[in-house]
Amino acid sequence: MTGTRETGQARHGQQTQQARQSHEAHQARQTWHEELRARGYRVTPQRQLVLEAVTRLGHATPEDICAEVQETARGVNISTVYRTLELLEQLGMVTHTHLGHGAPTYHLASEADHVHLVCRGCGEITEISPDLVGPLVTTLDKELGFETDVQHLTIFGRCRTCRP
Amino acid sequence: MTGTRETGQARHGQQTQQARQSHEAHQARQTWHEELRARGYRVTPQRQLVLEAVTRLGHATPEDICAEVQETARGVNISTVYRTLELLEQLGMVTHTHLGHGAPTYHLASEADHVHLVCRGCGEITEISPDLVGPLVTTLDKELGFETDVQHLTIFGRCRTCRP
DNA sequence: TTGATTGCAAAGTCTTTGCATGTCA
DNA sequence: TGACATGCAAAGACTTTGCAATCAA
Repeated sequence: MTGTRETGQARHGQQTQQARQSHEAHQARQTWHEELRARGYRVTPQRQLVLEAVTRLGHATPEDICAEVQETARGVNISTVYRTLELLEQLGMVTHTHLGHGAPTYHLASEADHVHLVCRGCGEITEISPDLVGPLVTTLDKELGFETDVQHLTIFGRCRTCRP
Repeated sequence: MTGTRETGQARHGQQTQQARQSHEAHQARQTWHEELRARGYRVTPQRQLVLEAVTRLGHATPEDICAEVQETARGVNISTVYRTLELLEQLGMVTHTHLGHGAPTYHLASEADHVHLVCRGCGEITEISPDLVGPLVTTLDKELGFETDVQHLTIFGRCRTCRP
């Protein structure tokens, strides 16, 4: 998903990087606006704010997102945040994982290409390359015909500093 | 933990299997009763009922356990179930994992030596040998110094039947 | 205009907590 | 007996839902 956004712009060699990036951002916005409309949904300021917050925050709970949005502009109701996240997830724009006990955290699907490591000691969250679990995925596939949802995979344990 | 329970009884060759099993069960009970007392906790009927329910049910949510206990005998309050599970987990007798979205499921620590595979399609839960994730555990350890909590690992995805 | 969306408040789930009463050791 | 446990009910966290008002298209 990210890939699509990056390529195709390479020819604008003359533009400053900044201008190009802003242009790309514009393009990206256009894309999902149309995506929404195409499916009969509407583009609303709330939806934009939520998506921006998810983009900015990285790993964020609905609560976090709500708080972030409050600061940036007029607030968005928590229930709207939930509804929007559900919609965005359904559209494949964001995904969620369960990192602590209860609160799910959301992040952009386009940046979700990683596995989460959660330390039981300090609570630190590390993102690792999906390549590290590649062999496991292959094994599960061959042995059991099981297709692993790598994006949603979270591994609990203890980091170097916290392990006994 | 299970190991201790099994060995040491082998000499009673004369007993019927049934008698031996009952004896072993008795021993096991003794063991954790003492374990509790040694740490200053008390052995109560509620705690026994909860532990028995976990043993019988395998993967069970606090709610499941509560329901199971209601049937078997006089009920145990849901809050006692929560408190007991917390205690038993602290003692290392049970562990929990997050299989669906929210509800944690508990099972005996002595039987927890497996990894959970959860199918997004049919919801089926498969237990696989921890050996399958052995390489991954080794990799995480060597590359990042991360000690994986295998017992708590749950892998989401799609089983052979449900995959596209 | 008009149907999708939002905000608000109420209700729902799951879990924890305070406290008086009960009970194991 | 006395400290630990339980039951009960209330409170808390997190999420969903109903509905009237609002707003994008």
